Amino acid sequence: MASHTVENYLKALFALSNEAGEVGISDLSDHLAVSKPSVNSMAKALQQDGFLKYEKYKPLKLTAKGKKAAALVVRKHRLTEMFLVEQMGFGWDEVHDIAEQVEHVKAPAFFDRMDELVGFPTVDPHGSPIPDAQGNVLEIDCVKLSECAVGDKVSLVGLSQSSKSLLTFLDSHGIALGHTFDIRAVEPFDGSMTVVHEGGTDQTFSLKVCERLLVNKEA
Amino acid sequence: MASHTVENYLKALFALSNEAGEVGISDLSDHLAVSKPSVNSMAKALQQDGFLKYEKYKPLKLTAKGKKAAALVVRKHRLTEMFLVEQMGFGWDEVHDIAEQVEHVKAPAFFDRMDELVGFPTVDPHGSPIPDAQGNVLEIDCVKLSECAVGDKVSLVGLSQSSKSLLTFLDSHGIALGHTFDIRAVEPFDGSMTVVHEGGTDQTFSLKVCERLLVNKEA
DNA sequence: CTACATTGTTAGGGTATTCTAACAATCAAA
DNA sequence: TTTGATTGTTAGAATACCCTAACAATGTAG
Repeated sequence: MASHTVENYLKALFALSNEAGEVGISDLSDHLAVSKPSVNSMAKALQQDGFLKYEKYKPLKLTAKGKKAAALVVRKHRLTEMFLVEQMGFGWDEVHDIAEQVEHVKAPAFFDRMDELVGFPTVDPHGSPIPDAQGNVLEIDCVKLSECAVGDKVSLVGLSQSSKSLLTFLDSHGIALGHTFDIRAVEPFDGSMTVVHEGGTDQTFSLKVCERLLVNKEA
Repeated sequence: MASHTVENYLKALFALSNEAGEVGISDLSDHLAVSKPSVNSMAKALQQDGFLKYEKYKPLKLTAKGKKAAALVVRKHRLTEMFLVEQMGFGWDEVHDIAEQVEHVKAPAFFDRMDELVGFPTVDPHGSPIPDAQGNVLEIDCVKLSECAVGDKVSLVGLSQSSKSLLTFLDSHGIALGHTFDIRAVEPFDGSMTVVHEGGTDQTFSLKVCERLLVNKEA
């Protein structure tokens, strides 16, 4: 099994991969708060183990093996988050840090039981998809709220780069996954949006917020 | 916080301490499956951190700080075992290995919530006491079954050195914590005991088994 | 197309943890 | 009380990480 450290590298690689599946060393270095030389040497080690392809001065790219291993770490993380919320009563803004620790537990039965107890969920409490036991990730059909237009009726299905502060913001505005929004106006100057939340109150979101909200356009 | 490795050393020190609170380097070495020189150098490091007293050629002895830190690791372990059994439906013979991993999670809220969800237990599924949040350990009043005499009526309150094979043995004989035994006979030759289990069937236990069963003599 | 900023690499070193081989101290038994 | 077994120690080295300083490649903006 991969070490704690390797699991973290894989998870970061997975999260930072662009459409081409490529990740720059500096991106990884920033994301993991580790120096670039450290990332560089770890990259070579991960290549030795067949987790990624490394060529001098080229971006890193996970292999099929690497992608699967990474997805399984993400699976443990998201299953844990789901379990923490559903079975242990934590708030969706509290679970990330705990799951960050628990995800490194090496006991498949532990995660299988969590999965069972929360009813084999397909998304975590933040709307991110939970990879299956084979490491396959289900793509979710959604767009950023910022890409929608006036008149669209949408429902919140997930968050991109959910952070504690974003979650706290949403909580304080009474917003949760599944809620619906009617887009009332888009401010051309700063991209902020005014929407009707759940058919009730009007709310205005900055562009920054709109870029983090993943929504589903309703028919 | 102490590293994964340090936590394991502390836990072992705690478990192996004799009445005088002393532990030999070789004992630790065997218990942790680590060479004696490794234990030796770790002992010096632990002393630096104030977890134990080390003097050349003398047995190791946990300091008050060391005892507390160790007890808190044991607390996490036993709380986890309890949670795995009570909330997640694992058998008492399955939980040790999982708890061995989970105990290293650094998230106090996680263990506090477990504690709450299982109703602030004082003993784990094997009858071992759970240290409190301050690291205090409650002594349990019990004796080994092997120290009891014919005619005694006792109830099972715990196990000493519970191993997977012992737990499987007990399960296969339908024995659980709290069950009562009337001691019918003690074989002088090999120390094996014949008892009446829960007022029903007769069962015979080898001395080896009797030394692992901790019981409470009933009035 | 040169020059600067960004990005990536090498070299060299540090800590935590482990090991084996060889030796020293202690203890118990004859 | 010598001896042999057990127990503990030192020295020296390996691995898995991490770091800083210095340098090289790449790419973009004038």
